[in-house]
Amino acid sequence: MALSYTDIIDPSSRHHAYSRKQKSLGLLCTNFLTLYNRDDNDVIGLDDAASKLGVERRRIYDIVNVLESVGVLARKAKNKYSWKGFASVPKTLQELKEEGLRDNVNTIDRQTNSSAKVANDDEDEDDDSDSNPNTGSQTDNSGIIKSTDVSRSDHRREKSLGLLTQNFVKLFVCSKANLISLDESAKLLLGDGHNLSTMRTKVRRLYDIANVLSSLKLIEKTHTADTRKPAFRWLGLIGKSENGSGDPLAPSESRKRTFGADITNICFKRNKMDCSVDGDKSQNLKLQQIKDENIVTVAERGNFGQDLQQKSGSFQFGPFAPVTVAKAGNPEEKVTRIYDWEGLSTTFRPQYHNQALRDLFSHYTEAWKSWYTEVAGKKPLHIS
DNA sequence: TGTTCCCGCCATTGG
DNA sequence: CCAATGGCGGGAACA
Repeated sequence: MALSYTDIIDPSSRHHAYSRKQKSLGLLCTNFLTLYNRDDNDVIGLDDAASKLGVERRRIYDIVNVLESVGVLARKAKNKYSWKGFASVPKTLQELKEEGLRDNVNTIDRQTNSSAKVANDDEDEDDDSDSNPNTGSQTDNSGIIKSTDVSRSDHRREKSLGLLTQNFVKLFVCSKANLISLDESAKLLLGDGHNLSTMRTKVRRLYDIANVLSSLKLIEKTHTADTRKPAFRWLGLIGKSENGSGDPLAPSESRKRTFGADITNICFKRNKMDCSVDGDKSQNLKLQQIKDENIVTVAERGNFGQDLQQKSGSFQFGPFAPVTVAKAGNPEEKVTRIYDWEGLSTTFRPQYHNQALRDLFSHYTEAWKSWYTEVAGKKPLHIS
C-alpha cells in the first residue's frame, strides 16, 4: 500500500504483470545512450537501434527526435543518424537560447512566470533558420546548405516532437525560471487557443519529452516548492560526465558490452511481461528521493541514485560512479572531474542567479570552445 | 481518482 | 508505389 512493491521486488522477478516503467521512453533513452555513447560511432542505424534495444521503430523515432533537438544526434540520411555526443549540447543550448530570445523579444519573466508568454508558436512555421546540419564546427556552412528557403510544405513540422522539444528547452534557457510544470509549459507553448483536448495532447508529448530530457539529465522531476504540483527543474549542463573520450573506464574492459541482456529487452505487448532481465530492478529506483528543496538552485549533486540508475543500472557493474560523486560533504558542489576540456567548461558553468553573468560566461565558453574545436581538430568534420 | 504516458493506428513525407 | 517517418489519442499502469 504505502510502498509500491515494484520497488522491492526480488531480483529474479516473480510473476508480475506488465510494467510500464521498464518500457518508458526515459529508460529507452538511457539504454540508447549506453549503447551509443562511446568512442567512435560512425552512424547509427535506426533499424539497428531498434533491434538492439528491442523496441519498435516508432519509439526510436521518438527519442531520436528529441535527442537531435538537443544536439546529441544529427540526422545524416534516411535511416542514419550520426552521434555528436554531449559535447555539442552546450552549443545547441546556446543557439536555442539566442534564437528564443530573438524570437520573442523580451519576455523574460522573473522567477514565477506570471503573465508572460514565452515562445509562442503560431500557426505558421517558425522558420528556424538553423535546421541545417551544422556539425558543431561553426563558421560558414560547409557545403550542405541547400536550404534555399525552408520547405514550405513543412506544415507538419510545427507540431513535431523535435520542435516542441526545442521550445520546451527554450522555456528554461530563455527565462530565469528553473521550475516549470508541464501543463504550465503546455499552456505557454500553446498560444491561447487552448482547447482542453489540444492541451491534453500537448501535455502528453511534453511528458514524453520530459522523460527523455530527464534521461539526459538536462532536467529533473520535482515539485514546486509551495505547491505540491509536480514540475520539472532545469539542470542544464551541470555535470555532464561521459564525453566519450575522457572516460576513464571505457578502455581496457569490455567497451563493447558483451552482455546486451537488459539493453535488449525483448518483451512486447502490454499483457506480456517478464523481461527476464536480471538487473532491471535497480533501475526502478527512479528519482523519487530528491524531494524538493527550494534552496537548491542549479547546484545539483544529490542524485546519485539516478546516476547509478543510468550507468551501472543499465549494464556494467556500477563502475565509475565514485569518480563522479566522490565527495559528498562538499557544500559548493563543484564537481571537479578530469574530463577533457569541454567537460570542464561544462562543469564549471557558473551557478549564479544572475542571468547576465551566466549569459556572458556562456558566451566566452562558447567562443573558446569554437576555438578549441578548430585548433585541436576535435571534430574533423569538414567537407568541401 | 487523477496523473503519467506506452502503444500502435494510420496520415504524411520522401525517394 | 512503397517504405520511412512521426502525429495523435485511447486507455492502461501508476500514484
